[in-house]
Amino acid sequence: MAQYNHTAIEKKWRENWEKHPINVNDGKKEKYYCLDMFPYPSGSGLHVGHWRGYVISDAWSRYQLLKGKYVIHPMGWDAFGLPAENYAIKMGVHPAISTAENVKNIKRQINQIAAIYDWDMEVNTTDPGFYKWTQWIFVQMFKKGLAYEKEFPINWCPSCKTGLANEEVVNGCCERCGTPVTKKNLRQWMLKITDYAERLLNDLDKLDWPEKVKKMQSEWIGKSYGAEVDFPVEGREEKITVYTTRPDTLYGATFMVLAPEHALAKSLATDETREAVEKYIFDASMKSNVDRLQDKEKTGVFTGSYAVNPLNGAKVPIWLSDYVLADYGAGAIMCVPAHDDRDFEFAKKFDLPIIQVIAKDGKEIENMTEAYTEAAGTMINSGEWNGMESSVLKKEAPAMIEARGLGKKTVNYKLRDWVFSRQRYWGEPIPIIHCPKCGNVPVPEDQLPLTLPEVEKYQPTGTGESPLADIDWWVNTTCPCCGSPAKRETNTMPQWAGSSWYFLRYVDNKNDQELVSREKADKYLPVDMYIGGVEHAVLHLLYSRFYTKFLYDIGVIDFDEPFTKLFNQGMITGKNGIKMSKSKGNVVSPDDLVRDYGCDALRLYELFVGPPELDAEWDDRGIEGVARFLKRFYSLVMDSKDSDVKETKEMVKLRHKLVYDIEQRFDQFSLNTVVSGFMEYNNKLIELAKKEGGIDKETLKTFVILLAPFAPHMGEELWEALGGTDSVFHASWPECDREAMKDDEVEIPVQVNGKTRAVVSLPTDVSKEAALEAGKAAVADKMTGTIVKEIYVPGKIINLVCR
RNA sequence: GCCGGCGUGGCGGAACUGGCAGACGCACAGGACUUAAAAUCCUGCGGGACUUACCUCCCGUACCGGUUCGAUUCCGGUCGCCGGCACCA
Repeated sequence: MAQYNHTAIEKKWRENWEKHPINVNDGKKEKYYCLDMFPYPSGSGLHVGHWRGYVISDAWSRYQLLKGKYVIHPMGWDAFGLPAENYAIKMGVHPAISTAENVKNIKRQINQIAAIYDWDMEVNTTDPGFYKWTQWIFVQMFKKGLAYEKEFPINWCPSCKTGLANEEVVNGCCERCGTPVTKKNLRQWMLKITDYAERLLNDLDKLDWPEKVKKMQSEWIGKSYGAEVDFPVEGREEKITVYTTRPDTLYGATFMVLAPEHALAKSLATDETREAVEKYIFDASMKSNVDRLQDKEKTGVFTGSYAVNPLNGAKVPIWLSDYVLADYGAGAIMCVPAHDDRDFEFAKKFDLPIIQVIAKDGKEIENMTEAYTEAAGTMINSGEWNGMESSVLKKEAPAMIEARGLGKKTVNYKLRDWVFSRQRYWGEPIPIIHCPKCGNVPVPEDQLPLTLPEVEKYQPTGTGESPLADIDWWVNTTCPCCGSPAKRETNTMPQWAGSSWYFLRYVDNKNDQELVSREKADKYLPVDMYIGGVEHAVLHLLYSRFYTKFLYDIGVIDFDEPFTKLFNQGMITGKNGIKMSKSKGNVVSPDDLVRDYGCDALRLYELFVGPPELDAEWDDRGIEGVARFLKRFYSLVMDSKDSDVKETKEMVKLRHKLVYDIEQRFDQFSLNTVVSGFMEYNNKLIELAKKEGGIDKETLKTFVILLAPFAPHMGEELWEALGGTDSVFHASWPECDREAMKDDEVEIPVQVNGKTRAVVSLPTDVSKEAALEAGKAAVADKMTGTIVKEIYVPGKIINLVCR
């Protein structure tokens, strides 16, 4: 029996691949760009969960390689940003140093996977040669008016001591550290992603992405159709504009609510209400996001003023309440308690009138206990609209209102502009100079990169200023326009800045003239397959789409979606589905497993552990199974290779079935069943080998090629043993002959009244009559009564219905 | 609260467009080899009933109901778990 020594074999082939790279661009092959979401170089290294994504993408890449493509499969480092900086602070070292160390360590670990990463393409977001272009993009956005300054209360993480984008706030808490987010009034750099809302929404249609992610993005963008309606304020010149998606219910508007931050809020107070109104506005301003979310009970205050319903002239009281958001729509709403849950609750609490304007089940409801929120039913109590169908009116009302000069048809988005500056050290400096005469002036492009200065103290200040603000020599500069003394912008960019475009840079990572040459971009981009966790569904993936569209608009690239296909792999967890983390002490390191079982075994197990898109609980013991399979397959090939067994009909059939099954499962990305398929066929071949004294070479070679993307060292070793002179990855993917895999006979279950009573073996091309005949004979003694119906599905089933 | 996904042996999971439920593997049990152990190989492994036996029957894919010759698969309802959004008017 041949002994499988994984250590020696894996070492041998790694060295061989160093000398003879297997993924070579000859300029003729079709390209395939298979990308992993690049990691941030964490200090704790890789665990088996990180491996999974990389193994999935590598198996897929190698499959493409065997299909004759030139595979772009690069790797790099998302090394700027909070995680890297927080780690450095914890360890008391400069982030540049810890980042470099961590990159080195993780690279060593990644190399254990034996993926076909092309390290010549490596990028690192903290490399000045890289972030020169991150800054360059910002300057282009500034020139187009897409990057602008604004002071307003933004989300602030008191623990990370920096402002955050909306996308980084999860349930009112910081996405990174979980600390409840507060509001802080700060001058900010913003990116006008809202200009792209419509395209970001529409183009989702052309993406081959998981529906879940598309839906999350579409809901994040949050497009809605409705109308802005102007309500005149009684006794004043001003009008208050509200946004509503239900203009059909306008006759039912019995009061209005403004956000406490609304520009008119204070001035609407009367002498009697002033004290209460000001107190309410003040209290609201002190509430954090979390408070505001948790206070389910509605609060509010009457301003003392009234507005006029523009449609029927009714006098409606104006209230303030924090359930109305200042930064969405008009920051003010008309309230129709009969047809909106929140308005209903508010009206009940403050005893405001409720007027039903849509008949529910054809009736007006007596003693309403809850709002009727569906736009279905006939309009009532609605003047000239009475008798119309609500669902129709809902669509037509905006235009009708606009025609009468009472407002206008409008579309709204939940998406907000992107808060882009961070009050932290470890990021790309924003390349802007504040000149007292010229205003904001971008750093001239020939002076990029604007390098991040070395500092002693890089800890966040918490004051709303970046640590860079303390460095006088760096802050004080001259205006590139007029030469006057000027000051540099001291905020830095968020972690997402580099990751929003890094995938473009891999294919031209040494170009110091352009972000990417148009020629290479046209040839190698966009990304065909993008693999990573689902946690970036509305962060990185939305930002990247925005950047790509912008770069398309300014002519840098000729495509406007970065990732044609997206695959989200599931997470590997510890026991009981608990996320692996150092603090929980449940981290499984791949290092020992590689040492004991080999890289190939761990690769196979990572895939075998469950469907790639689902989370899986790690259980070390399971790796024994795949290790046994590798040993058995190794022995089968080694024992058979010199036996000179001629192929039998059975072997040929099995071979073609093998190719068919594996390929089909591979194409469906059902990688766990590909592995079980290997085991299944290996078992079959072992049985057959016992009978025939071995297996023919052609079948073994076919199996080896199919296995190679999963277990590349084993693939090479056995390919060589079977007489291959070149790498197995230069062999071509086997073809399946459907005719050759056909059986002469099929086993067909025979059911009586839907219950299987016998199985008959029939020729594949048997006639219906003959099949039924055989079926009846097989179950003759089990039938009671007479046959009333006979069902025959060729190749599948015979069912005889008796009564 | 709203939206989406999922509920299959002791465990991870399989079952392509409705067609023999439990592939493949783990764990476990028994056996062979061995002085012994490990490794390896063989056998069994959803539950129940029956039986002097390896045959047969019944139940079984969260629960209730429906469609169908036939349902893990389709439809309606209930329960449970997970994920997303969360006062967006």
